Amino acid sequence: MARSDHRSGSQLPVTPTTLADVAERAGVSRQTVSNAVNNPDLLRPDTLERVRQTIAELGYSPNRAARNLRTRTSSLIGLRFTPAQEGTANATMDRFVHSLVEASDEAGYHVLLFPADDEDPVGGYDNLLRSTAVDAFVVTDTYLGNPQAAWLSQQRAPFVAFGRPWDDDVARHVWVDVDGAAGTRLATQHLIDRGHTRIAWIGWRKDSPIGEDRRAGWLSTMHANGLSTTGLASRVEDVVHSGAEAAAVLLDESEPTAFVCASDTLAMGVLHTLWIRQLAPGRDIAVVGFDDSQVAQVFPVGLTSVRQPLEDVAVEIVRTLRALLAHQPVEARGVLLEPSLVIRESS
Amino acid sequence: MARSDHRSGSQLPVTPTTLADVAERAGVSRQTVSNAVNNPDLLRPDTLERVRQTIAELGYSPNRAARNLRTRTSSLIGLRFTPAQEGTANATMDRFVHSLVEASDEAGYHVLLFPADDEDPVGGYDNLLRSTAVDAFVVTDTYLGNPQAAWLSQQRAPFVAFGRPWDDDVARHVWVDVDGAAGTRLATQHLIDRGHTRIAWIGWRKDSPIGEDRRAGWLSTMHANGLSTTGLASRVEDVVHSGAEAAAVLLDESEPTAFVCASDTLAMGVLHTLWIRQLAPGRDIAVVGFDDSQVAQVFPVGLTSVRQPLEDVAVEIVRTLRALLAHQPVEARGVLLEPSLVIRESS
DNA sequence: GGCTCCCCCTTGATCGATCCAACTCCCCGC
DNA sequence: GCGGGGAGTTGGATCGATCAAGGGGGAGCC
Repeated sequence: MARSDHRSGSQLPVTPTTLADVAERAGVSRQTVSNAVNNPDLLRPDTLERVRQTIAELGYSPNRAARNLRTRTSSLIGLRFTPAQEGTANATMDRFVHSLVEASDEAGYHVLLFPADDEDPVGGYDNLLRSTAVDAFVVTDTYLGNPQAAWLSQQRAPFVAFGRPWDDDVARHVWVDVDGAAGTRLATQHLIDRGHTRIAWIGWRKDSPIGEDRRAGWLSTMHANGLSTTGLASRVEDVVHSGAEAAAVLLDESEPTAFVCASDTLAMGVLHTLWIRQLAPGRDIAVVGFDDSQVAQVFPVGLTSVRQPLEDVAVEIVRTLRALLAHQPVEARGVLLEPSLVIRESS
Repeated sequence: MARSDHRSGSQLPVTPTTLADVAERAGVSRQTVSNAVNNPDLLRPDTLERVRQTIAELGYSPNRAARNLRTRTSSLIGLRFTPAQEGTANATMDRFVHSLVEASDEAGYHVLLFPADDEDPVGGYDNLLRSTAVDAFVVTDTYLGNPQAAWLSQQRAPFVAFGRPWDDDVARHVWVDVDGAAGTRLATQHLIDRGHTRIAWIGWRKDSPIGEDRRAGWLSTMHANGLSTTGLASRVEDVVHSGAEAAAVLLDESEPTAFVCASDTLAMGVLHTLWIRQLAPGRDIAVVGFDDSQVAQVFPVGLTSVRQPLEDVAVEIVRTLRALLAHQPVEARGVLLEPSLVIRESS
């Protein structure tokens, strides 16, 4: 095969092959080569074949910078990369980024990472935007009061958010999100189906809309099944220690037989308390976490957990992004995807 | 401040500001504006000030594509992004990528992610290279027989590897790595200092040079302290289940009081076995893992673990990359960094 | 034969930056 | 008064692709 020929055999030429080189060698004009790459339909089959052969022989690949300059696009999607927080079990970013890279690649895009600047929340965005370094952004942290989405909207910069605009009803941007309430609904119903009636909730503090959303799933499912929730809920910080404390208090005061948690981190706390009290997770007390983190997966007693469909989220985001960039009307302003429940030994 | 003026106030102009716009408005030539940005020393102070003012007023930022085309650089570093393997506790990539993004940013580079193509291990590299989309690569998985490093070397493509070239003595490329043996040496010595003498090793199969390196640290430290290692080592696959089995066998046959593991995943297996046997980690039996994963951090009984200095690795890689791209002689062909030991309740 | 039409391909201009060589001041020395 | 020189500035050429018109030649028709 010609393609692998030049690749395995020789090293890269000092000056990369250009479109003009291919044109000369194939005995056609530059534009024809360009068309062979971008609009093959315009060429006669035999010409197309000849040009393609030459392209393969020379190992030609269009110069990105030149193309970008002319077409005013970069085929790059900007993503502000924030690492997983140490000491928590949340590894959503890692999985999401990978899914995004895959989905983008299939659409002909690459992902450009830039760091968060604590002092200037829109600094990174601003630079990339004004230097036309990226075509669009994916914004991941749309927590309450986050200025990025509003700022980007105002700049008329194309972007899609992973996460609903909780605070702002007038927010006019496009988003994709996972239905957290549906996730906890799955979890709660699963526990009810297993015969539990006293199912406790351990979630985040009230100022987290994501946390309240997840809590609502638990609450509504309990009520829909005619079960009481009195004294069965607590809201704490998202650290293992707090989860453990909350579990201890709930066990003492309300005697639940199962726990639904807003995160795997909190679920770990519950498991800790069970351990100390010599209670077996899954047999004595059921526990369900949220995010299907590595911790849930490798924990000696596998932790049942709600798993976000991050692959689908990425695909949906890229799909929306393409429509946005093609100036096609975006049908839905927001897309909500359903999570699933990964059942393991802890429930 | 002028800069924030245009940013908060108005939206992005339909056509971005160009260098020519700035030149006209400031009453100087294009070259002078270019110099103001790239070689401020060449300008007279008053001219420089005037141009800078105009740049700020118009919110000008050089067009990336045009600059890339002319200078034949992209200020991008390519990184093949492979996600953390599901079912293991390894989250090295996440932390490393973040560190790399930070370090690159400080050097004026951005990180471009591209996916792994299973069928063509060098496919992604080849495309980016020939389309001059990136200036250099960071290669992360230099496991035995990985063709990427060799291929990139042959193409004379600038790259730095995170990981030593284990197999190939003639490999002439530049690398940065973490001294795994030093890590397990730390772990083993720590256990010896705590009074343990029968310290077992659970590592990977023999075909992993990284695993053998880590094993060597344990072995040499044991011998250096006059301790026997007979019957105290086992090599298994890197999954929780295998770690648990190995621990069970070792406990039955050799009665160790401590375990050093090649990964947090295996350490989880050990903890599992301890749990089943009602043995308390840290009090009855000590356990040390490797990688300081989230699992080690949030596990109810905090897992003592060897932590790789990924921030330093990233800084070192970027430093080397810059030298490489500036065609400066690279002093050392390889740099080996020391890990540290994070001590928790399990030891 | 001459004309139009259409398909296929070619030519020149362009994107916005930097490189290069030249050019203008202005000061200095002889 | 004139040549030399350096700092500061200028205009034109260039990177390599795509855009927008501009041919050329064969088929089809009168």
